[in-house]
Amino acid sequence: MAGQHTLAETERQVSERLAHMNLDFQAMAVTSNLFRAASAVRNHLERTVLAASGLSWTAFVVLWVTWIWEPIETRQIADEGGFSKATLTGVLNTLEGRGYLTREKSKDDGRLVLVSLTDSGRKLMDGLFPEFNKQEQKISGVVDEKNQTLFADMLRAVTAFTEAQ
Amino acid sequence: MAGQHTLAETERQVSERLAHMNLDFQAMAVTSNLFRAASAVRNHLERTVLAASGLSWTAFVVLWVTWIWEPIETRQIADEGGFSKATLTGVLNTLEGRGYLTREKSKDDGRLVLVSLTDSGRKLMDGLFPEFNKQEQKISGVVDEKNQTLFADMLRAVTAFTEAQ
DNA sequence: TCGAGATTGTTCGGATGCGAATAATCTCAG
DNA sequence: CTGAGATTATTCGCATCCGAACAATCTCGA
Repeated sequence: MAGQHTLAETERQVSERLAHMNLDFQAMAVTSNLFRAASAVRNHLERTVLAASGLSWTAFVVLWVTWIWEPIETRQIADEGGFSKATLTGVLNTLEGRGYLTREKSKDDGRLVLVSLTDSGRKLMDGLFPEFNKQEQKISGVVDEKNQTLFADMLRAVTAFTEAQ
Repeated sequence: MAGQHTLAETERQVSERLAHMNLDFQAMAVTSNLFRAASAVRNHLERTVLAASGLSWTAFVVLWVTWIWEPIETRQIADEGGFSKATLTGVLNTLEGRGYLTREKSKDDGRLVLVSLTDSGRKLMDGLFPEFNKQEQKISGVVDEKNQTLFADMLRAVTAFTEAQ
């Protein structure tokens, strides 16, 4: 995954090719490193934690959100997970087929579908999440303990601002 | 996209449901906010900048990397972009079909394929990227100017560590 | 009460996205 | 020179992914 070029080489080449364009390179560095970091962490967690259970990233997120909030409306899962309703329908089909969760029509509102984990799904998350969190801990440990709160706060601010746009 | 629950509500619910598990909640906050931020920014940029040109996120990344490094080997595009060679083949087919880039066998090594932008592709990026960068600037502006370097450095550190694992 | 408009989950078509298998090409020890 | 092993892009099968269209359901003003 580590690029053929070092980060320094890449940023030099970028500023060379785009020097005439009067761009904000600081801002470019922030967002491009945001995506690199998220992608690297996601790939790493998929490989080290999720692959053994045959779970995709999205499938794991769906299970996690359901684990925390069950019973939960599907629209909220999509909202919390950050993907579309159409995507969710497919993933729910997969996970329901494997017996990790169940769908049930809401009695209060016939349009809504409520999702809950099965015992099998809960057992999966009970075993999986502590391991997942161990990896999160190792990764977050790269940032000084005293800076971790600031780091999370900056990420939260980016999210809040962007979603408000 | 803004969750039905506030961030505070979500984190309270999480700590309530998982209180008995002895987890590192600080680390959880860091990674979960990393994904939320990346996802929110990506969705926003897709909607505000890319949608008008009918480009997916990945297609844009491929064009951008090629723009910076052309002529570039396909393996390097996949590396820089953070996706698999299999994925890249499909996206290259799409972009080549639309006339934004060309593939060419390397003369030095028959296994390699070199990618370059067409005039049409270069014109597209010349028009698109300044607008893209304007949005990056607005988003990065959420973080104090003096903290932006620290922010980018922390993200770089996370990437470097994770890719080395 | 009732119907136009809003909301929700699904379906549909098309474009990613990936691991594994494959064919083409290169490398390099013997 | 040569052939076993390494490297590369593509193909294949399948699981996401999304926007748009859709049917079912709810809301709420007239």
